[in-house]
Amino acid sequence: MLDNRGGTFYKAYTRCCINFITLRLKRNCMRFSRMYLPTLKEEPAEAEVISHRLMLRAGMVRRLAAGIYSYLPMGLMALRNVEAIIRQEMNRAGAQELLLPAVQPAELWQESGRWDFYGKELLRITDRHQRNFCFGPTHEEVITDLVRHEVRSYRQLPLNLYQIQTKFRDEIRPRFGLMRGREFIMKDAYSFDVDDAAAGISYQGMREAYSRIFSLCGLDFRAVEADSGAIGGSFSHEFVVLAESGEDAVASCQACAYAANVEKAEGRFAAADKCAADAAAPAAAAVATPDRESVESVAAFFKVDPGAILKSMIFESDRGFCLVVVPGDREVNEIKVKAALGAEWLEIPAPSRIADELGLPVGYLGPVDTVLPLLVDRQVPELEAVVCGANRHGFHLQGVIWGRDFSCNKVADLVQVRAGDRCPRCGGLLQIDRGIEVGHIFKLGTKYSEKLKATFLDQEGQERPLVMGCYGIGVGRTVAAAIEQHYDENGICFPYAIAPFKVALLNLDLKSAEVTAACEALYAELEGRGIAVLYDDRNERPGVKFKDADLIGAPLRLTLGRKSFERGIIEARLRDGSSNAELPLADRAPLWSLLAELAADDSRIPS
RNA sequence: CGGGAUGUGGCUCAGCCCGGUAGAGCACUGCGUUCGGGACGCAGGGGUCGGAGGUUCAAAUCCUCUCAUCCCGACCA
Repeated sequence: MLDNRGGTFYKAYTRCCINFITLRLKRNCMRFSRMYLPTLKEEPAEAEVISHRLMLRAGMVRRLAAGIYSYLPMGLMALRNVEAIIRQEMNRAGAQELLLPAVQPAELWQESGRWDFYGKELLRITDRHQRNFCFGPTHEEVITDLVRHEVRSYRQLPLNLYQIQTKFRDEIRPRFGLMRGREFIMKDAYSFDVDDAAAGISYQGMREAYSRIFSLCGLDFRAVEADSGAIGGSFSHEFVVLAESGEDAVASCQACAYAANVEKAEGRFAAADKCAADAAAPAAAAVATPDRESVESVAAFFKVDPGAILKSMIFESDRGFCLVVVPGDREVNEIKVKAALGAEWLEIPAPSRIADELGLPVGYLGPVDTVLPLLVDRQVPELEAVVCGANRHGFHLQGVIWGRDFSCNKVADLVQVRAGDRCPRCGGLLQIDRGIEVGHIFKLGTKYSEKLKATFLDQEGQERPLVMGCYGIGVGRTVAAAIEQHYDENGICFPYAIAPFKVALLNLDLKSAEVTAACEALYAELEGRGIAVLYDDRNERPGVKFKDADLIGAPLRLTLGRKSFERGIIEARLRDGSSNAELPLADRAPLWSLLAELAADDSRIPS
């Protein structure tokens, strides 16, 4: 039979293969009547952010447990589209795809030191032999382990490996649907280089690839400087999609290119011409201020600006207790405090603990004659004759002067920037926007390669640790972010590139053989051109079809009913409402050029 | 983990205060009418009221415990 190349078996087999391939090509075309696409007319009660609501209503996802979601066909299609863009751009940038295990042995995490450090977010699992494993929240350990066994020489570098895979982080509070799930799909890439300079080139390459990826996804985003958090490392950028519902806040300069997460952002601080403490100034005096525990109420009491009050807060870290002092009109930035202390963890102890263990009254804390180590914001020494708590219940000190009444050699930038602060680069005005972090790139350095002994021999035969970088993209979050940025009161308005269906074809008159035949013909042609189309052939009233078409957000809606058929036209309406044209039924050319325009318009990459 | 709330047909919710027959709308099935922006009529199917315990002649309703989910704060793609 194997030799029967020209025979009937072979022909049948060939036809079978061709059918299979054709079916594969058509996988993104569907009849609505056959598709598992459970749309919801009513608002699901559990969802509060737009993307979550719309993804539930549009039949893209369903919740299985807190922070754990099933992707239905529509949702998966959107996800695959984002993945395709990611793959294309990662491969273009020279990265290679692989797939690492989701479940990882505890030993590796103990070796890197993160088994204890990562905390409760690490979902730990025990197998039948009582061996410890975890469900991977990230893959630095695994990739480093893989590479250390294979990479021996500088000749094998640079190397950039990535995967698209399910992660699990046991978030304290999962919320917002796919925006902060516990189980989520992430593209993570890891680069390995010979030295810091080469690692910088890898980092830059990823930065460019990320910009292309998010541009291709049709997103309005910013690449901003960021804190590197638990992953560690020296340098990092976040890619933030601007959206009202975002959990992150980004400070950006209105005059130059500076942009940073507010956790990281610095305001320029002009060291004013500070006059030395005036010895003649009256001594600080204690004033009874009963029930004045907030900065606002104290400011009102003394009839001064909140900026002339010192806000004093006790923090506890692995370095012990510490009193942090900032101007009263400022918020403390805990990330900066943590960095200034060089602490591993940081928290605000409960007022009861402060009272019991330190004997101090919250609401009346101050830096004068305190027993606690001080940490002072750099703006504090510039203030004169300020008010602060007297460390005595019901009393504040007035006329307190830096350098005379208290001082401290630990002075640092500790406050959160706010709109109107000055840019640290150019002095321009900073503005604050909310956004969703969809990508994050880190320069890791040798943190993991040293711990896991991933080394190579350089040109001089010296053994050196690999210099690493790591680069993540939340794939599901990117889909959600795209929806947050592209919707209206009727539903999703997908950017063309990630739209599960590019075209929604509505047959408004199933009973008419001619209309149906025209729709079927058009459907087949769109299919033949590889355009993802959802053909609404359901026996439903027109209103239902319009509502569903709007909800699922196909960029182009083609409508054919009896009236339009008799006039020889198809109605072509863009989902974003920007155009509503009548195309001739007899001539397809205008339709093809419209579709080509849509596709091209959306794939622009800003230089 | 702290603070707040909610669990009642598939979905959205009423009923709970003041204990006594489990309800509405949507969805689903059948028939008929309708048919360019989520139609209408008639007839149906579907619920151990999150779970356990208690009080009571009697519990969706009151009490205790428990589980789950959601919202506000500390983590992160």
